[in-house]
Amino acid sequence: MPNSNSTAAAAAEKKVESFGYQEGHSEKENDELVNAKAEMSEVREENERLKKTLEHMMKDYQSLQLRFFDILRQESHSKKATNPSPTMSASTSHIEIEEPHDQLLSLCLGRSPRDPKLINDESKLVQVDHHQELKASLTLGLGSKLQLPTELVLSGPIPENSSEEPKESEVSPSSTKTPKTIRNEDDEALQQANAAKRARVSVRARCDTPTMNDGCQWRKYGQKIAKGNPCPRAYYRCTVAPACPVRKQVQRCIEDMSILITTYEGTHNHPLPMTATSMASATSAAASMLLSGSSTSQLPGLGSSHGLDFGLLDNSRPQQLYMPKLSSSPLFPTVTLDLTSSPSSSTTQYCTFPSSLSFCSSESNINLPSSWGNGYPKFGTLHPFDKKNQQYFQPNHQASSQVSLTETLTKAITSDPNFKSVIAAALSSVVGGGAANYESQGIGERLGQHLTPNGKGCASSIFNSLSSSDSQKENLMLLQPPPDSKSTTSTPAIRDKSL
DNA sequence: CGGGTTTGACCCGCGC
DNA sequence: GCGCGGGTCAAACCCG
Repeated sequence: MPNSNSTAAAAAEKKVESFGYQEGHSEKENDELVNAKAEMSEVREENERLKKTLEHMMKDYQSLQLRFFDILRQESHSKKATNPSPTMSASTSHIEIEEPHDQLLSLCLGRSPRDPKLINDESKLVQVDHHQELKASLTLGLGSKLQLPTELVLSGPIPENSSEEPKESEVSPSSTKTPKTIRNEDDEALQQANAAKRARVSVRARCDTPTMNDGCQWRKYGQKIAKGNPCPRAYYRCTVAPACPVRKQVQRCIEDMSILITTYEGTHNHPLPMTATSMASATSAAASMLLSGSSTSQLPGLGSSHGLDFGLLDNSRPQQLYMPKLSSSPLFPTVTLDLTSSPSSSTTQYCTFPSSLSFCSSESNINLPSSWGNGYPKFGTLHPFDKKNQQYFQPNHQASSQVSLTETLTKAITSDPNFKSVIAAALSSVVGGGAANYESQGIGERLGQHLTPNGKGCASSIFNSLSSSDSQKENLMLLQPPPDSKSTTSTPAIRDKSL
């Protein structure tokens, strides 16, 4: 940092100067002195530049913080103004199949929980104390060392068999193969660490294609009908690198078949295509938010105490969507990035965990942009819920929604310095680790390749849009906009059986 | 023929 | 111990 830099520079200069006053120094020494002084001045200039940059960043941060508070004030005012409207009954019929022990944290993007019933006593309380809450969360996100998931922090040139890489700990049951007799407290710690590593990020998004195109290349290795959801859950493995431990599960939401729930687990151990870094960063950031909470012993009840509750969603609302049981163990926290919004609000207003991260925007009617999907004409024939789905597959509907979704998400995130900061922290932790991390994590990869040959998918463009948004550039400058976000896929025939 | 998908079998953890 | 359910494996199959 500049200060230490300057002191070091001053000390060095002093040393040089005192050296210069020695008697009988040769001309050679004189040259060295001159060179050293020149270097000193360069260092000082650099130091000044860094100071200015730092000041600039601080100013930006403060202005963003102020802006954020303003928006929150407006939010709470508008909620007070639009108070009780008695229309929530539609959603009361929703099945609630919830894993109360699962660490499920909802990041609700692009949704507007306007419905007053969304605000229960708890969240009202939170709202009343909004500023302190938010200050706390900001402190968590920026001031303190955000505890990033080990998959981010421990990146480095991940050897395939490295202990922190999920290759072993993540999916394979090797940890369970460990003889129980040698389990001790260390193992407990290990388990907790594994839990952190196994944090999952679930992305809910409207998507009419079998999978979201997140920029990565996936190979399907299994499919199962999970209990409670007639839609098969598909299992995918990342095939960008042969030993990549990342997996994802894809399943349609039973409540709204147009919603695709994609759950990511693990960390890529290879450079990612540009289109994938956006999604990966967003999900990593979300995971880091969750884990930053869990790491502070909040696991059993990620309440607002960990500073992530924005109080914009009802947390105890009885009507909740079915959330697939993605992990049988409560040790594996799941963050849900909800990129859906609902024309029929009942399907999207959910929050399955006492703590919700809600980045709601005022624009509520958002669907996936058409670029997320490539059209999936056969989808309507796949499920008995066809009629329900058809409304989402109107081309016009999709096309018209693209802009609003992008805008909404951009707004939602840019108006939330905490989210930005977490993403920034996640990125900096990855990139700041040096070239090795860069290599292993693939952040900053400038490929712009579109490695989804099967093209089934719909989605990275939204994250690309986010990353290319002006206001995001400061913190997301590593997420360069894709060369052509519309060319991410080329959809081949989609098989009838897929999802 | 190579790579991806399908699908039944298998393994493992968990709850009873 | 047993059954259930989630996750994975791998042989068979499909497709370009």
